[in-house]
Amino acid sequence: MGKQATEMLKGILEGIVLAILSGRPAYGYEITAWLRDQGFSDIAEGTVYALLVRVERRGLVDVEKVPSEKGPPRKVYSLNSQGRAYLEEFWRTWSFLTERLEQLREGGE
Amino acid sequence: MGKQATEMLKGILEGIVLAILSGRPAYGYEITAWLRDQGFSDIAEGTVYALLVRVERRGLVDVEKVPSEKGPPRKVYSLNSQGRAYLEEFWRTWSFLTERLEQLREGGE
DNA sequence: ACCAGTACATAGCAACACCGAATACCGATG
DNA sequence: CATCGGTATTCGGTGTTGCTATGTACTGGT
Repeated sequence: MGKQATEMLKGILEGIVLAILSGRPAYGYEITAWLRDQGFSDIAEGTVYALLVRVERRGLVDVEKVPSEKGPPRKVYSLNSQGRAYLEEFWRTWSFLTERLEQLREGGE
Repeated sequence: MGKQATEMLKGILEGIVLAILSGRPAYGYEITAWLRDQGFSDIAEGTVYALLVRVERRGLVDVEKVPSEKGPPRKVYSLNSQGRAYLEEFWRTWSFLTERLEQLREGGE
């Protein structure tokens, strides 16, 4: 992805991670790997962890520490009801943006 | 729009403004008014001006000072070739994001 | 003993949108 | 003529975010 992506990801990456968690609980390392797999090639490791700390502090997710056979214990995050409400709000804003941009793209060129 | 919008706009607002300028030259006050009209209700006045200064400094736009009958002179911005290339890159990143998020939205709920 | 893979944390940095205030120019109203 | 509202731009300070770089810790294989 281009260099612009860094700024464009702000706020959106959070929505992406919450959307992932809305499907199933997951832990940081797993999420990072999934993102890279989906083409978010240069998402930094630390970025996801910092994001998870933030959403936890805001009470959008519940956390459970689960031992792993292959390394240190995992912190498994799951979306709670407050997080679900927040995610819906995210989708509303996202829809608004896609509509405006779609219009601009059609009219623009 | 919700409070999340502030963060989600980062990087995207720039694309929006450049997309506007790709259609026709415009000046700050005009762009701000247009944005409010389109539902970006709480875009701060200063935000657009600061953005325009940035894109000018990066050489994405050309500027012309035009006298106004109703106030101080306007700074009319128009997208140059470098800005056009940058805008295309923006659309590519945007497309990538919309695809990923569309998938997530379908799968998620 | 060493190294790679798994898993998490964090301090410092740059960029961006927001807030608030200031400046400047004009026409109309009192 | 003084003032107010609409037009138009600028700027310093703030908070949030993602990136970089580094450090820690646990496991299994060589």
